Amino acid sequence: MIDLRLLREDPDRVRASQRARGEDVGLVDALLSADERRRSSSVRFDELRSEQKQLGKLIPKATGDEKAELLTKAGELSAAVKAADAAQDAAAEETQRLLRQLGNLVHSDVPVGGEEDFVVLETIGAPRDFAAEGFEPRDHQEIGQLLGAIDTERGAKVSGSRFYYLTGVGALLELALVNAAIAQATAAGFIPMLTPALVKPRAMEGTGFLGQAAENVYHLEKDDYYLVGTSEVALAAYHMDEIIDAAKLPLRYAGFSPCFRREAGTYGKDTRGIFRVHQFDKVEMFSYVAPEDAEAEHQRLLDWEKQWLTGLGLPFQVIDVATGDLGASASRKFDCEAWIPTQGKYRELTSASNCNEFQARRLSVRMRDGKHVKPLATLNGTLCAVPRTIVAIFENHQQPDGSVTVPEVLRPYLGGREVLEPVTA
RNA sequence: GGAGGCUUCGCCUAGUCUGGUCUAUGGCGCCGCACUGCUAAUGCGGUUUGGGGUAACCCCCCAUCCCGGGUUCAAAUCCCGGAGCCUCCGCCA
Repeated sequence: MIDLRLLREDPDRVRASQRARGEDVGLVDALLSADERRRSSSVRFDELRSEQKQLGKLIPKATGDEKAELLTKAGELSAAVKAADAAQDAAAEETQRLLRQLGNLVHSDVPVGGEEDFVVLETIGAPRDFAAEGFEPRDHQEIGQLLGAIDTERGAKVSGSRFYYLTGVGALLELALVNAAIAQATAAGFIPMLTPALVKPRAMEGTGFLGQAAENVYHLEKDDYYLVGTSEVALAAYHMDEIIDAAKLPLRYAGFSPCFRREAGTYGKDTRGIFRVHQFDKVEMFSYVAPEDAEAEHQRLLDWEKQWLTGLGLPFQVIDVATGDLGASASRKFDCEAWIPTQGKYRELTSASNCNEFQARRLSVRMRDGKHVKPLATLNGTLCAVPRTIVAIFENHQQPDGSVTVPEVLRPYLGGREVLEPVTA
């Protein structure tokens, strides 16, 4: 959530941010009035409670009529205190409820608009010219079948649409990707983490996924658990309710976990292959930094993503995601989109978000900076979302015979294999 | 799944039986000051977090003894519910 103080001092800035996101501006006014009610009811409670405490000191010393009188008075006061307490609680709860509905403040450089209004910041590498090479590229689904790497048919039989099996070299390729990604992250100073895939409501809510994104989250009703859509959730909540010494920052984690997404409202979209699936594995980078270091860290996360994609030999572009497509937590988001030859366009492979103090406030993660305790900033960035990376590798590194050249960085993790060959059916 | 124990201001800990003087004890750690011509040692002071008052510091008020209810004029303390941790038993990869 955002800083209440900032809301009080500069409500127009918050309104502008809401407008840019295409969200309800009325929320800001409701919030201001709830906050005022919270403040005044809290002042009243404090006064009454103070009076009650004074009285409580006199009672044990008093005797006889004097005591009876004091007890009567205390009884009346007690009722008033209870009422004031209830009013205070109600106002505080209302303020919290409204505050949690508010998205993060949008960074001023973010392009305003919807999904299509992103700005391309950079293009790295160039798409292969398959025509010049004299063959028509196969899509990843077809290559996956030729290599015996992907089985979507049986995935659907067993679990339904958007499920798949990675088989043979497909399975090995995932393990290679994960190992290579973890190795890169570890070399960069990230602490490797295997994280829970089921989390409690507070973790999911605090990370900001139960707002507009809620329809894409799986929920286990019987136990009130949520399935994470990314290990970001578990990594953000890892330090929930803690105060971290400034000297320990930046704190960087590389999480690996399965990710579950309902993909509601995407019927008919990316239905072929494994580009958009309900379950996949992902290596995610997550940073806790001082707020003033957040923008620099955002750039660093992006650089590590670029290093990763470059190492895999994939042509890609970096975009500055527009306001309407940010998600509640991010103030700014950079996506790396890899070129997918058979689609003739760039598609999202990684995403780096600067949430500054938004998640930290909701999860109560703070830093101790000298005498002061304040919220810190959290950032997250994909290193390797496995299925999409496999899609990009298959399509970009395919040969006329359906074989796939293994990027050099992955070879050590694939027993030195340089090419994935079609299996004879 | 069954039985028992535990949870106090960074860590450890006193206090809970017998409600008010708990504005929570002591140790460790940490910070500051003093002192010995260095380090060490010693002494003194400080050290939970959140909200509010203040332009701000000092300071003051309120809340906070795992969480939520209840009893009471008054709850760390009594009662009920919940969570987490530990031990033992059962089951199990």
